[in-house]
Amino acid sequence: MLTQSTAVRLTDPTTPYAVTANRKAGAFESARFIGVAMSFGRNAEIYAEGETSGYVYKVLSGVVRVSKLLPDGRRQISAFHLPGEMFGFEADTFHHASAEAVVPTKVIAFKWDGALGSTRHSDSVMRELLNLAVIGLRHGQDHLLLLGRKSALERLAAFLLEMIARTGANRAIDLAMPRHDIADYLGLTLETVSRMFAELKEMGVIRLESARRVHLVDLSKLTALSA
Amino acid sequence: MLTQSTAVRLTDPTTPYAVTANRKAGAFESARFIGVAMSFGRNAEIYAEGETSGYVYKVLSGVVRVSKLLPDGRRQISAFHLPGEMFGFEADTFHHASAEAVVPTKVIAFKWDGALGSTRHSDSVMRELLNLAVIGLRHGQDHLLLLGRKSALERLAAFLLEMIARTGANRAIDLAMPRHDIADYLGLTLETVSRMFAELKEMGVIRLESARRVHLVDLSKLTALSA
DNA sequence: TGAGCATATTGATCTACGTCAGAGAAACCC
DNA sequence: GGGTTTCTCTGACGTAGATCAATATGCTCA
Repeated sequence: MLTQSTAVRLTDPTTPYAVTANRKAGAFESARFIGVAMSFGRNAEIYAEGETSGYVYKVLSGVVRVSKLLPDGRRQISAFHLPGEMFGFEADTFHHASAEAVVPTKVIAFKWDGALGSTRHSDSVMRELLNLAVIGLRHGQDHLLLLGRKSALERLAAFLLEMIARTGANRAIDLAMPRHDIADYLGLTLETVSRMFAELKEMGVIRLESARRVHLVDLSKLTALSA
Repeated sequence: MLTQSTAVRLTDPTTPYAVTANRKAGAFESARFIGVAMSFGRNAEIYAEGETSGYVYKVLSGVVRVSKLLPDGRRQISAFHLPGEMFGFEADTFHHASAEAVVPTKVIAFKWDGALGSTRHSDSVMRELLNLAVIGLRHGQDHLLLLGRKSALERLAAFLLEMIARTGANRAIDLAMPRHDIADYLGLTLETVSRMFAELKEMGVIRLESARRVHLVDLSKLTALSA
């Protein structure tokens, strides 16, 4: 069950923020596409399912989880977003998933009302958004394969590999999220996730400095286990 | 296991095809975005994972399945595409999934080399592609929730509802795909799919005129079962 | 009309993962 | 800095769906 604790929006998108730092792509430098900085505390809600949309977001620091809930509380996290990544694209006027800060997080919100909305954007912004959306599609397909067809051990191995790949680290990862979030990302329970960590440890593939700090001892074995 | 039988490309994209009929959206009328008609037999491969990409496709008739394989043959179908829908978007130069015709199928192939590629497109084409990509993202998130968190019965109920919604039919569906494909879409085995059909039948929610022809007798009960 | 193959159903059994329960181990906090 | 809360681990047991196996149904092409 979810304890959607302290869902406080710390900053409202009122202060215009000249976008200059912490970004990878160039298209958002466009004067027409100015963002607004916002900060969120741990577990704070960035937007909720069903809420009116109108922005896309870029992570400056922290980690964001995007998830969907079933009426009885079952949750599926579709993605974790790390600094530099964008999220919050919607085709129509409201959000079909919710987004929360996993840890204290800063984002920039860019005004955007969908591809078919009234807001006009430069060609380069459109191209970049399209590119990001298509990359998101690919990630989705990969994750569908994981959820539909992989074993618990394969899922955790794939998760750890995804995390080192995306953080750019090469041997050690600091997981921002608790076991529960990992479980809801991998379609498992937190108990199974914990057991799979134990199993990888026993096999000598990883070493746990603490629950959150993981050393990947044998990357090639981990890769073999991930599929 | 998959028997990728008779994967013959029936028509190569050589004959220019003036795009005029069978389409929903308007942006592709642009003179700059001319497509090429292609036909594929049952189970014929449209493109394979790893193959060089360079086109996006629109279904004219038939049904297309997009899937990914694990080295040992486990398969996950990420989507079925019906007439009017587009598929084949890639961010880079090669396909990350494969696409096959479920039944004899006609598509139009449009030259496209990704958002960041060299081919230039009109603003309206870009907007439409972006819109379609974002709709694809949403479908992906919904399907992740299904695969990660729903029971077998809930998955089949959701599948049948998705099919009537998308075909536009209101009570009866003609399923183009065999149980095996449904299973690989829903992350189940064909036996489980068959058992869930039997269960829905027993519950009086559906009636099977034949294995492929399904009457949805009680839509509201089916909806309640789907989550 | 019937042989042959692909597809679908149904049954018996097995197992990976979930559920339930309890006991550490950190992190938080007046 | 001790108590509370949150997170993590581990064990015992249960179950949904997989696997294995056999039969049934239907489609294709002579």
